[in-house]
Amino acid sequence: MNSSSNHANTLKKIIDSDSLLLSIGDVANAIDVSTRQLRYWEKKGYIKSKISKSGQRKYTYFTLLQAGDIAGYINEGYTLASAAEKTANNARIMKRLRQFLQTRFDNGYEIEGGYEIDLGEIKDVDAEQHLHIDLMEDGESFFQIKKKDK
DNA sequence: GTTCTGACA
DNA sequence: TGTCAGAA
Repeated sequence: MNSSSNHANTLKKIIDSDSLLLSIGDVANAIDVSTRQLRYWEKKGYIKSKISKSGQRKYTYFTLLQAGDIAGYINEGYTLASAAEKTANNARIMKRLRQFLQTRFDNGYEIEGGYEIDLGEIKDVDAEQHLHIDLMEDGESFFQIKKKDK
């Protein structure tokens, strides 16, 4: 494995939330809900968990975010059922966005003052012309259309 | 010490 | 939902 692909793998891991497993206590503490609620939400099918060898629940960072999302809606006055429904819809978008990030981050490289990612071909446009996004250190970001070769 | 399931004020 | 029990 060369240093380039290793770099890409590191970036993937950073945005891969499935590699971090948290205990029910960690999640409850982080989003300020009871372990009782977490187990109940899971029984209702609103969140998921993996069961360890010792029979204990393990949550991904993604699930922590989902549970926090549900808790947030509940605090805004929504019922558990509607809060879970809203969260499920948000999750579909986030899953898709994460999938996008994981695949596109392969084509990233450093540039002066930031990082640039080749987002690939643009539908109905010359295949040589790729869309790029530049993420600058100062927080700015912008798109560019230019030849695929860096 | 933490988590699990089931049950009950 | 909180909390307690009894076990892992």
